[in-house]
Amino acid sequence: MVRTDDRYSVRETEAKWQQTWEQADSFRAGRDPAKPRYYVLEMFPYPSGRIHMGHVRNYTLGDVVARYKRARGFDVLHPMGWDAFGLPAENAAIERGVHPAKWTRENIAAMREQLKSMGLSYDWSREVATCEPEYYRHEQAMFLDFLKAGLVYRKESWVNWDPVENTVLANEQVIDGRGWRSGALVEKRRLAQWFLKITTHAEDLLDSLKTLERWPERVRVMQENWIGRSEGLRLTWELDGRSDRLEIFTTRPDTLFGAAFCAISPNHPLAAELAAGDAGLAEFIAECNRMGTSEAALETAEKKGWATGLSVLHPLVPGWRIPVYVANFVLMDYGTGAIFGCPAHDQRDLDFARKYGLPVKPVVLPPGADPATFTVGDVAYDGDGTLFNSDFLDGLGVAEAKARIIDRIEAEGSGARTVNWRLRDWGVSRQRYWGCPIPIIHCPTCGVVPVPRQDLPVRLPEDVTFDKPGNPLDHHPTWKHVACPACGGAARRETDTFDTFFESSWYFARFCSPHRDDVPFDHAEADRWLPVDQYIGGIEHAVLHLLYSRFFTRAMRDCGYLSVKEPFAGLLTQGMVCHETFKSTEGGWLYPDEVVRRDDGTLVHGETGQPVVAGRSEKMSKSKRNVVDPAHIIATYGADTARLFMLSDSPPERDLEWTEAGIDGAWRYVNRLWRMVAMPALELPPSGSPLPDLSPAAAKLRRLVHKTIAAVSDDLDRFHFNKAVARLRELTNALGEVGEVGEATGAGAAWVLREGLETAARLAGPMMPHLAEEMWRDLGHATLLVDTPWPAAEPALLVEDTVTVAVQVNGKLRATVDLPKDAEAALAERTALAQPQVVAAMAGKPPRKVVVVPNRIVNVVV
RNA sequence: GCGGACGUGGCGGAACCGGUAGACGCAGCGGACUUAAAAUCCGUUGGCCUUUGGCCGUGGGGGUUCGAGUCCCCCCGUCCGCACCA
Repeated sequence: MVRTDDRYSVRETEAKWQQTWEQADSFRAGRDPAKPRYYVLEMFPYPSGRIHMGHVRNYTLGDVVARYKRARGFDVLHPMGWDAFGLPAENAAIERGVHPAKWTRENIAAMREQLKSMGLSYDWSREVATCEPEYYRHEQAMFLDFLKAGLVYRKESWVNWDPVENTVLANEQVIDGRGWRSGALVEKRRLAQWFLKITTHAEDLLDSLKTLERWPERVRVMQENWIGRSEGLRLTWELDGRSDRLEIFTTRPDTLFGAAFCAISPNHPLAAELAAGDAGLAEFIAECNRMGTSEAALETAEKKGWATGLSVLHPLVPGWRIPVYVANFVLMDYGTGAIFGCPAHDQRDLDFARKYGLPVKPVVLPPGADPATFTVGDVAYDGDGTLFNSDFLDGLGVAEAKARIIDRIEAEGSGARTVNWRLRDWGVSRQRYWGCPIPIIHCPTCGVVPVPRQDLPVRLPEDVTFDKPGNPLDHHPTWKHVACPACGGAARRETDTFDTFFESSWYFARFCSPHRDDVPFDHAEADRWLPVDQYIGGIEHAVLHLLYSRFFTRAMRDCGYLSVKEPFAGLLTQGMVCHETFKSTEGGWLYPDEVVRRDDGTLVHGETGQPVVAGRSEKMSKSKRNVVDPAHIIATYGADTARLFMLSDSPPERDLEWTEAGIDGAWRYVNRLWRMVAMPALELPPSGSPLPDLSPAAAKLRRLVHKTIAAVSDDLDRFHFNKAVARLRELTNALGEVGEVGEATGAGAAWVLREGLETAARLAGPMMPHLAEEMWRDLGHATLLVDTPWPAAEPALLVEDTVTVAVQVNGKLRATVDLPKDAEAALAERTALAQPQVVAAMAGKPPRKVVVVPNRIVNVVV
């Protein structure tokens, strides 16, 4: 438990320094043109009302980087804002009758206070909230620019439609095919929606991933897969008995002679046409549409098809008819929405063929297989090999066969070599209220008309109600009725709003000049600060937010807003904060503070005494109740303790297990550090006094001080925060021994102790800023630690004159010997062979070989 | 299904290029202080054995090497992503 009479009064101390920094305006960016610039950014939060441990971790990591870089002499931009549009505000409006604007603004105010209590070094003068017209007006203007630049278009696409709520549902709101709130069966509907042409930049978005050297490899791989470049063939087949043709896309044109069927998507126009005269097919299509549309759902679902009765004619073999199916695993959005199937060399096609009794004809022979006997059973062969059963392709390898057949098809005019992308254009229309209005007017005579510049922003009306299902903008009495800017006739506004990824795709640029109201941001300022040197946030944004931001930056560059094309030069993706889960015997989740651990180790409910079952540790979430409120932790232990715990133990990219014991340990260390300065073991000489003669013990301690500076600096440079904490603890452990028997005493001990404590305060500064500032003042400094440069290690103190070298016999450790640094191999060998344990282990045998690695190891082989 | 990551003491994790496995912390155990407790401090803590010594040990099995947590091959397990949450 926490003692209240501790002399280190956290609350007062932390509040005091927060106030001091604020009054000194310590964290304002852009004041010193002589300094190199550094832009560190954490993903801005959705203002849910309270910060959670994930925020604490994210913002602690960012703050350590920001404070460290400041100390290292950078002019640091470290801003914070609010990703303030989004669904939860509308849910609150529906469930509790609070207006989204009021709810959001109150949440922002509450969260700002919570963040401030963490002592984060933000330049608060740059705060932005995306729900305010001062922010979103600029993205309306940019959208119109994108439209002019040909980066925007409108087309129909499928949505999840809840027929009871009259609203479009997000995928996560569809549970087992039903609306999450209404429980109604979700329908697929086509709506005209706005799209941004992210695909025009697909090639560059893919190729430039290589330049993002300070991004985690796995994020780059995820984006690479997402963009999904594949080379193949578009091929048109003649439909038997019809005048039209079927166009398919394939990445395996080499297997064309093994084709067994063609399959089209349930959403293919041909399928719709056929369904009109085929009730069974119509029902099959409806069934497919009820199934989830995610790739994972499609890939794992049972492969099903519907024979249309149509056939296509094989493009290279006259008279070969191939049946056409509608199949549930063919995506309309990928390629042409139609494929040909070669069962022998594709598992999915094989499953399908087996189910419908289609022929399985191998055309690629695995190396070493016998063409006379090779057959395909339950497993398709998708490896390389030699073509056979394939006419003019026989004998070729897969790659040559692909090239050869594409050449032939192109020569015949029935198809062409194509690069296909998995990446689809970004649909930005949302049929929701709490978002940025799309600045478009629909006129019955002029069609789609952009809102004129001088009429921006199109403000989101706040006088709306949520008593009816559907989008409030749609049933607002006046808002959508406007005169057409072109002809003056009666027209109506677009009532869709932007996807909230729109706001987060450029906020990092807005932070460079957040108060310009004529432009989204100052071009020169953006070029000066961008790209963000270090971006920090959750791995869950690995694809969408980060890819959209990369695209948006290119689009902004296309339109002359800035000069860079990559928004984030460095990326750190932090792991989740997890906690043990608890369930009552009835199966309900319990909050951690409802659970009491008895002396015998059993868990019981604090009030009822009922036994409690401990579950596995999982990501903190309200639904599992395994949450710990940061506000409570900060009020009890202080921000520095919470921050220290976030940094200790686990490396940032891994999951962090929140434990009571862990926070206690951090709290003990905070107090220990404080006590070392408040009640020093020796009387300290004044700061800056000349270096006295040092006893050997004092000199050794001083070397540790400087080694710690070097190690912590290196750790912070590489984001090894847990190791930095460990090094700091090692230093303070050693400093704590000063004055004890056998430790640094006598000549110079007090001087080294002062140097050590000042170093500890300075190294702790980025991690535990309030405590460090307090220590700095207690050590007699009138200036602020935040204005003090990072300590420099003296190179001469980093090298030891002796090293401990391990001695192995046949690879097993038998002894260690101390040798002068860089000792001759002969000396090392001689010393090693003289060790009694080594002699014993050699058992009288002569050494066959001696491996000497200078300063590291001697291995004697007998 | 496809793609990716990870696996080291009771626990979180260290170990840079292949060179003393377990830094630092948590928990445990023993002790000091105290009437007692809290707090603090000191010592100890991978396992096993025939204990001044030795053997085993980094998910499992094989390999390369004087030497493997680290490199290679196969296997097992866990987690994450796969297009309207943010």
